[in-house]
Amino acid sequence: VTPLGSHARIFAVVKRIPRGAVATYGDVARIAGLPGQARLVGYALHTLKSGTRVPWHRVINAQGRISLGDRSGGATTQRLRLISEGVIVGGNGRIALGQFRWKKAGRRS
DNA sequence: GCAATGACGCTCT
DNA sequence: CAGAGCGCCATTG
Repeated sequence: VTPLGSHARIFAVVKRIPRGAVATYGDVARIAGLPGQARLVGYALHTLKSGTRVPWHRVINAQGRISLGDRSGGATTQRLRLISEGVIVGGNGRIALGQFRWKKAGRRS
């Protein structure tokens, strides 16, 4: 329906994540219309290019953990940003998904 | 155009 | 709980 690539759709979903909430790759993929393509979400975020203001730091894996590698401190940045939003990250870098997991507001548009 | 790379999720043992 | 294997696709050089 949209000439946009799969990545564009993923970004659109990520952008919809409200502040103080987090979503898992699988959830984002599902909401984006790519069920089972959790990997695509990861790939999409990896290719994320500058200029695209996307709260990618709100996207985490199903384990409630940050998958990113701290290659450029990305993982650290994400953790700090989440905490800065009010998301509580366990000492192990674990996040209480049951408490912060983004719930699709769903419901007409 | 080809080949290589890359932020996952789930199930089973 | 820990480890391993399988399936999926788009972007970049």
